[in-house]
Amino acid sequence: MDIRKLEAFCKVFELRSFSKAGQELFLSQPTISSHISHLEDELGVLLFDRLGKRTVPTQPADLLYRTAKELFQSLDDVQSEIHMLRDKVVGELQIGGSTIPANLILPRLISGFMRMHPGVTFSVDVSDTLEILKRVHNGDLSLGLVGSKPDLPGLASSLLMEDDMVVVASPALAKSLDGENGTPLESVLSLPWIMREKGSGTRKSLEDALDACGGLRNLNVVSHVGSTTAVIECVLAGVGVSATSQLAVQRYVESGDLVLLDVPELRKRRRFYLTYLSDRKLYPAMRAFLAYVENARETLPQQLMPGRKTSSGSASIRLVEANSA
Amino acid sequence: MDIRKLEAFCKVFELRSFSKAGQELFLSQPTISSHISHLEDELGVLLFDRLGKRTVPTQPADLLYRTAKELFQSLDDVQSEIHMLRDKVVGELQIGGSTIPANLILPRLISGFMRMHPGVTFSVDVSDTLEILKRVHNGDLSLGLVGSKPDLPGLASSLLMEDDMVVVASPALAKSLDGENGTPLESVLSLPWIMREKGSGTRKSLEDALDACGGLRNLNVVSHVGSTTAVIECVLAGVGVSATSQLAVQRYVESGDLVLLDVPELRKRRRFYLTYLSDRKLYPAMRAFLAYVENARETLPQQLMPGRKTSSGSASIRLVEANSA
DNA sequence: TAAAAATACTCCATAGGTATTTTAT
DNA sequence: ATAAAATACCTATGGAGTATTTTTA
Repeated sequence: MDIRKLEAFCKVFELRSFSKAGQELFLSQPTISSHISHLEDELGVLLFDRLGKRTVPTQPADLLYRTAKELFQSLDDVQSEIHMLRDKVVGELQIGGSTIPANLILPRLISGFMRMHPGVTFSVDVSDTLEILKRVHNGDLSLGLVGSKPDLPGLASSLLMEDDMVVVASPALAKSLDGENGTPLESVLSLPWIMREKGSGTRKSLEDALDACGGLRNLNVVSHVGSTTAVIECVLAGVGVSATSQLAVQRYVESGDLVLLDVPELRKRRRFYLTYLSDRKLYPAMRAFLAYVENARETLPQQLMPGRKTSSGSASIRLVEANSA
Repeated sequence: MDIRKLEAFCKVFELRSFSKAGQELFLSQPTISSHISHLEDELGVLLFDRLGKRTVPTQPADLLYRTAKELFQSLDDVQSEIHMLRDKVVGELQIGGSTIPANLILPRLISGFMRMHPGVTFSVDVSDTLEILKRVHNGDLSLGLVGSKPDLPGLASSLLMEDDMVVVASPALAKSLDGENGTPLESVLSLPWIMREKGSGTRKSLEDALDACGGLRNLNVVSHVGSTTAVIECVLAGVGVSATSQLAVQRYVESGDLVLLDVPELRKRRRFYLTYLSDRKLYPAMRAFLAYVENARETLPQQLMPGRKTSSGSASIRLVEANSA
C-alpha cells in the first residue's frame, strides 16, 4: 500500500481515466496502469471495471477512495501542525507529577500559562516519583514535577517550590487545646490522628519527624486513609488531626474551616523539583513553559501561600492565633 | 512521506532505538537512520534527540507518531473491509432514484432487504432521471430507479414496477359527484384542480392524457404545487382534486382519507425501471440486492397495492365505490 | 478508425545492504 | 571499551519511461 500508488488510484477514481490521471500527476499512462494493478493484486479485488473505453470504479474502490482521501488529509494536517509546533508556542505538553505537585502546583501554573498561550494544551499524569522520572528520562513526558531531586544521568532539575508539612485540625478540636504559646508536642500527639497509608510520602515525612524528636511513634491513630483529599475530609469532619502538605490545606485555613496547630517539632520542609532531559532540543511551547515556570517561582509563592509571607525565615510562626481568633 | 519510512519511524519511537527498530523490521540500522533523516528533512524538524547512546523522541515526533498509528490502523481496516466486501453480503449500496421510486418504492425494498442482510447499508439519492442515469453510467451510483427506459450504451435495465396515475379527491368532494357508474370526464374536469409545477413527470403524464382525449386543457386550476406530498396535503385539505401516482396515495385511499375518482380517460400507466451498468463486476451485496428486487417484483406488487389485485387487466375498476361505501 | 488500457522492454533512482567511522558512556 | 548512530559506498528492486499491441466503441 504505497502512498504514490494510492495517489494514482485516487486520481483515476476522480477522473475515471488512467491516461487523464497520468497527465494530472505528470506520470505516463502505463505507470498508472501498473500502480493500479499492483494495488489490485495486493488487495485481491478489482478496483476498476474496464468497460472498453470507459473506466468505472468498483464497490471496493469506493471504500478505498474514502479512506485514502482521509489519509491524505491527515498527512497534510500533521505536516502543518508540525510546522506550527516548530514556529509557534502551540501543541501539547506532557507533564507528569507526583501527588502534591500534580494536584496542587501544576493546576495554577497551567492556568496562568494558558492565559498567555491559549494554543498550548496539557496532558498531566499523576504517578509516583520513580515512575515519573523514568518517563521523563525516556521521553514519554517532557517535564516532571517531583518531590525529590532526581539523580538519573541526563536529567536536569531545578527547585520549583518549597512546602511545609503542617498539623491541621478542625476549629472545634483546636479550641480544646490551649492555643496560647505554641502547642505542646505531647498534647498534640495524644489527640486522635488520621494517618496516610504505608508508602505515602507524607507519612514518611511524618515518621521521620517523629523519629527526629525522640523516636516516639505511639500516636493515637483512629483512621488510615489513602489520599490527601480523604485526610482533609476526615479532619474537616472532626475525626481527628493530621499532618499534611500546607499547600493542600491552605484554602481551608484561609477560610477558617481548618486551623493549623503550631508544632515546631513536626513542621517539616519538603522541596519540589522540576526535571527534564537536558540536551534536548526545546520547541517553542516547552521553552515558553520553562520560562514561565522560572518566572513564576519568583512571583507565585506569594499567590500560593499568602499566609506565609514571612515564614521562610523561622519555622515557628503562630499561625494558630492568626486563624482561630 | 513514505509508508515504509513511517513504519520505521514508529518502531524507533516505540523502541527508542534505531538498531532495535531495524532488528524488529528486518532492516539494517543504517537503513533506519536514512529513513528517519529523510523524514526529518521532509518535515523540517528533528524527530529524535540523539542523546549519546539514548534516543528520545521530540515533540513533533509525538504528534507524527499518533497520526501514523491512526493511518496504519485505517489502512488495516480498509483492507479487511474490502475483503469482507468481496466475500460477504456487506457494504454500502449507492442507489439513486427519481421522486416516485426513491420515495415510494425504494424504502419498502430496502426495509425488506435489510432484514435479510443487516450488513448492507444504503445511500439513496433523489434526483431527476437524467442526472440519475448519468451517475449510474459513470459509476457514482451502483443502481438507478427511474421512470423511463434508459438508452445509454452500457446501461442494462429491467422493469421494476408499474404504477397508474389516478385522480384523487377528499371524501367530501367526492360525495358531491354522483359516484354511480364511473365519473364522467366533464364533471371531473370542472372541479377545482391542484396541479404540479412545470417540468414534473406527473404533470407531463396528465397533460399527455388530456391531449389524448381531445386536446382540452382548460382545467379549473386553483393551485400549483411543487411536490407529490404537497399535492396530497392539498387534496386532503379539500382544496381540490389532482392526478398523481397511485403508489403515493394508496395509504390514504385504504384509510379512507382520500378516494379515487374512476376516470378511465385520465388513468395513465407509468413504468419504473431498474438500471445498472451491464458488464460490471458484481460484488455480493449488489448481487444479493438485484436478486432480491427480481424476486420482489413478483411478490411486492400485492403488498404495495392490495387494492389492485386484479387491476393489471382492465383499467376501469370501480375503486370509488369500494372506498366511499 | 480512434481512443483507451495492457503489455513489453529499458533505465535509473532509491531502498536497502555491508563496512567503517564517529560519538558518548 | 563498548554500544549506538552516522557516514561512505555498493547493489538491485521496482518506479517510471518509451514503444507497441490489444480492445472496443
